[in-house]
Amino acid sequence: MASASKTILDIAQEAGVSAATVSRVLSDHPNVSKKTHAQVRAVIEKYNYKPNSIARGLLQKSSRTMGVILPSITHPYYAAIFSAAQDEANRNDYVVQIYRLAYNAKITDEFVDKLIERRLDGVLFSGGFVEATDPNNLPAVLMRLQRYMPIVTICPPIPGLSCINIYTDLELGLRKVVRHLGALGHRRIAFIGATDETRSVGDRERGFFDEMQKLGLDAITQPENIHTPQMGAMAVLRLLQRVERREWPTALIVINDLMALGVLRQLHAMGLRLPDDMAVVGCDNQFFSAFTEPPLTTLEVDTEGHGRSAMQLLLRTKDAETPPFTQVREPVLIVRASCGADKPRPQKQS
Amino acid sequence: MASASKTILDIAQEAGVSAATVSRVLSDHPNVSKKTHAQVRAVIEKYNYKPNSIARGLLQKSSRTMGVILPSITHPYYAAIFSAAQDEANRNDYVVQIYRLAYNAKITDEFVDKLIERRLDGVLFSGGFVEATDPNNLPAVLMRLQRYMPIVTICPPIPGLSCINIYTDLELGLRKVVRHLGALGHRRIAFIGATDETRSVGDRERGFFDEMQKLGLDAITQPENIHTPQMGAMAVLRLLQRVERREWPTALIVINDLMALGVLRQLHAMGLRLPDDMAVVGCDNQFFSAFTEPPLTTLEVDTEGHGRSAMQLLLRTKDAETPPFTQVREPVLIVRASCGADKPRPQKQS
DNA sequence: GCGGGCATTGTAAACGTTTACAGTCAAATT
DNA sequence: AATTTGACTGTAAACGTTTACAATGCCCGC
Repeated sequence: MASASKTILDIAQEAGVSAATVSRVLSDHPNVSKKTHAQVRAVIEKYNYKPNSIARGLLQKSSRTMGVILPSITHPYYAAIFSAAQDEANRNDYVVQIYRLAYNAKITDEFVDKLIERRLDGVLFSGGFVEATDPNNLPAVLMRLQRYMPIVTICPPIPGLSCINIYTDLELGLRKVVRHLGALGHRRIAFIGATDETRSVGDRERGFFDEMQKLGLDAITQPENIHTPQMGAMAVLRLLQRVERREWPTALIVINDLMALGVLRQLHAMGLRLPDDMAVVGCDNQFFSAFTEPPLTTLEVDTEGHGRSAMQLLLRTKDAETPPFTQVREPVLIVRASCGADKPRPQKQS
Repeated sequence: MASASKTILDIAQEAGVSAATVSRVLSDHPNVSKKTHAQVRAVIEKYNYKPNSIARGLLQKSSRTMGVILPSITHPYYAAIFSAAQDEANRNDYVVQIYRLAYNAKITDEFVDKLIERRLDGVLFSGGFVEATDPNNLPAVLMRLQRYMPIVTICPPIPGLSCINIYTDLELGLRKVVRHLGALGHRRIAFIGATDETRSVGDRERGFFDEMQKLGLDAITQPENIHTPQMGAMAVLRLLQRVERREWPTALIVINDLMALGVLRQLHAMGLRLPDDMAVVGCDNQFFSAFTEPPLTTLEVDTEGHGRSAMQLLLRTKDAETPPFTQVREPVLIVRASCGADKPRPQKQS
């Protein structure tokens, strides 16, 4: 099957020149005569010769490959980041490898060893991490990795790790949501969050509680530990079973749209009318969020933008050492029908 | 930043042995004395030396890397395939690179050139392709690629390309759906399909029309050319505007769940009650399909299974030349509420 | 004491490129 | 006519490993 490829020497021989000349033809080096160029090109075309990028990488100390570490590529949030990052990399003739850091899996030294062995040109990290006390010690592991290659992160700054990072301020985002719901007249609002004590979860909780307190509203929470629609359904069921009916919240904020999907389903199953009996707001604005029933009000996070910018910056570190910095973006509240502010306007049929 | 890594020679020197001995220690070669082993290991640990996999790859003519060609990683269908394939590869110490063949983009010779240059150990292909007349000539391009590395495909057999392939028979799937809807009493059924003349679309159309004819039912179609929820919404709107109200279908089959998402939304927006006014069936059983309103009846395609098996087979070609074969799987009809066969049973609140 | 066998280690070639440097040759300059 | 120039091309080292083969030294049986 895999026919032994021609090497640059084979080509050189057949064209009656040295390997160096073939190499020069390949890279369009100026110092090669028209005649030789044509002659060598002909042989290259004849055998459809492609230089071995592994050999080239060895010499140039670059694999033209970037690594991307994230918890899951099937999660639409990370898929969007990855996809944009990949496009940007490909545009620059780089290739991207995913390293999956399974949710809650320990990031071990062996894990980063793999990246180091592969001699990647850089790494983009996105995912949750636990402050300070992190038993997996993500910061330490990434710090070690950084001694070998540049890192750009798409998440709040990781303490101790000095690198470029880009993220969206979801503490601010949650404040926006709370203010919006408060303005709509909701007094009792629940937050369906997560049990993991990651920074990104903590940010959202803080935004929620702070702003609730500021507005003098009644906060309830129901954390769950896995971010799936199933868990969203479970969480809201637990919440509404736990709380007396007359003390039910009138609005739910769900930590991400994936869980919100399950929340909506469960509320429907319980026979509640949305958004009148219960308003729901999500977070992330996934591709499906405009198509839920009712369409989901949510916070938009520009995942594609994050992925693209992060990869651009990572590629740039190749040429010039860029000093570390943090870029914070502001989430936008996308108002749809599920919060009750925007009555759905059915498209008329003719 | 990237500190120059130690080489095997540095280690050898410090341990007072030759590079060959270090190499033997690394690969746990039997012929090395306990004493030397310990001594060399110590130096390796001391500097946390990791062999350069690029240099190794050059010699062993293997990058321990597999390529995966697919249209889009943000599409949950392909994300699931990819994720499973990746897990399987990682388990075998392989790494995976995605090559995105943008939807409807021409697969060009330059595209496969990139794969060849990278000297991948194999390629897994999944995506649509157009029979015979394909202007992009996917078959020809893949045939060329196959001269350089083994290929496994997750799609119906590509004419002219002799390789291992795994797919789910959606012609059979559509027959199942039609029979199911027929049994529920539907006489007039519409198929919301796709305009692209790919084999996988064609299969579904054939299954639909054949079975409709066999049952003597009334077939309507509305093809659209991009597989998004937006297009699903658009398609159903066009369909219902085009057809006289009294000739409306009572059931819709949508070519995939992504489009079905938009279909459901549009039907709700038009004020129809589902499934009573209109039954809906999708295809693919995506992660969100159990959480739509009403939950979506659909055909299950074991994407994870496809991805895992395909990668296993690809890895195996390394050891032993496996003769080409085709493995066809049978889709399972998942009956949920959207087709009206299974009345939703709301979970009771206490 | 000597050859054979064995365990261990070293030597050197090989993998397929790129590139600094040196060389060649013809044309241009003096 | 000798020298300089410049365009072009070849030589060889280098990148960091692995591995076939050779070499060493030791123990054993004779």
